[in-house]
Amino acid sequence: MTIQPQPQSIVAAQRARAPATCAKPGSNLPGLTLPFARNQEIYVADAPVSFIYRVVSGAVRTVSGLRDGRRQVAAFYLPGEVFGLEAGGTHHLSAEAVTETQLALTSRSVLEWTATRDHEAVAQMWSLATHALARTQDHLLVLGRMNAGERVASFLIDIAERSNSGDVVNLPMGRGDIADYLGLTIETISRTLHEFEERQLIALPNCRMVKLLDVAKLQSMDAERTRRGRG
Amino acid sequence: MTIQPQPQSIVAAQRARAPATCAKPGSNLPGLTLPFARNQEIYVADAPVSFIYRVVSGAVRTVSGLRDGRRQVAAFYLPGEVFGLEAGGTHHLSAEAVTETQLALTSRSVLEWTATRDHEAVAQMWSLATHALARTQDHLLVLGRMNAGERVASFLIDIAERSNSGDVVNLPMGRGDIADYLGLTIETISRTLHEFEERQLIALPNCRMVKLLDVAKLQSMDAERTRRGRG
DNA sequence: CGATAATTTGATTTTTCTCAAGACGCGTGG
DNA sequence: CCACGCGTCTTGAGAAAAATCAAATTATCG
Repeated sequence: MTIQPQPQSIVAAQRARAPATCAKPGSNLPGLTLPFARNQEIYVADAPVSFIYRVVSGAVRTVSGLRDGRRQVAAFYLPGEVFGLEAGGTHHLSAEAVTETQLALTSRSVLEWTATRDHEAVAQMWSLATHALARTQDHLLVLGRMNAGERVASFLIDIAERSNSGDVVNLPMGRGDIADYLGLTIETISRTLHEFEERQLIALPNCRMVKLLDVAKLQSMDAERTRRGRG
Repeated sequence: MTIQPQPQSIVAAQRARAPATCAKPGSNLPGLTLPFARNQEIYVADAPVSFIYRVVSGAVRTVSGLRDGRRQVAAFYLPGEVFGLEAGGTHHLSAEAVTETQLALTSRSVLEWTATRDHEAVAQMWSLATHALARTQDHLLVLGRMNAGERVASFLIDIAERSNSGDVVNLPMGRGDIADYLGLTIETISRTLHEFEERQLIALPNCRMVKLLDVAKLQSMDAERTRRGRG
């Protein structure tokens, strides 16, 4: 849907600077960090999996799309969160930096070596993978069965919880990314936020900052989830 | 969305009949199979993970939902496919038999015991988990960005490929399940199938049987995927 | 063979998208 | 410091897609 400027790939350079040996075995969160510019590609779909990544600062989106330009953002990753694990031998999605971003890299080979001897590390990786799946499954319910208001409410609550900055959320991503994450258009995102503002559910000091005024009401739109198949 | 009759839970009975010891270690596809009736619950969300399951015959759906009755089918599982692995300690979704179904069970404890000594088994489980994630991510694109025709086309092609019965697909699930899988209503499913029939893309001998007449055209609606973030 | 559930079909309404302007913000350079 | 330009966001009006409501038809099962 949203077309953005083409970022130059520096994956090759990244690899050159981050050989497998520089991540310390036994430490699953190595010290090496790399900077990425806004909209810069971190990896492309179908590329072999070479690293897993932890967001140090900034934000990352994983993306798939159709050839006609329609885009789907599968997930956002905020500081402290790990991504890139959600693949077999090759990446299934692309990953891009949403803003200026610092990423901590761990090479896959080190990780695999660790996994052969450290059951704790295996359990951690398994946990990461299953959480990623659970999150994606929740996202299905949002995209398949929620209306615009419910989608935006669930998004705001999710981001607020994960950025643990209280009720004030600083959105790293623009309206286009939110739209492509929620399966809506930028206009609908804008209108829905404006409607929430009028209903005193949120305040919008500026377009990248949201203050949640009535979390309970926002949650009641979203969180009426049930795990049962039939209500 | 679709409300169906409440099935009685026989999870307790199932457990009693399938103690951890009856699955053979070293064999990841044990001989024990259990029958499930149409719409019968296999496991509930938030229940501890006790088994993984392979579909011997029939079909299974995994489901989440909202309290007001809206339902989202996350996935269907056809004969030969494995499910129930996509969880940490507890299930995130419910699983239900779509039709009369035979399931082969492997107890989780046996699986974990195997995993501590058999790296091949670990790799297999990892592969299952990452494929489940990749499938779910593809589903996001369907629900977030495709129109009704594209959704139905992608569904038909997917089921046809997985049931490898040539161009003739026998749908184990009703319109309601398809609707809840594709984020549409039963009426839209029905109308879209009828439109496909008129356009000679499919034949509908009866409502549970679809013959794909123009797979290429169906695929061109669906498969124009690109893994790149921007077209 | 009849009752009940599932599917199809039609008419109408609602939601969201699309298209089109306009406003705002932000960085750059004069 | 302010004007300019560009990208992003907002706002509005109309169009399109799918949902909803309602009824008829067909399948399924005892």
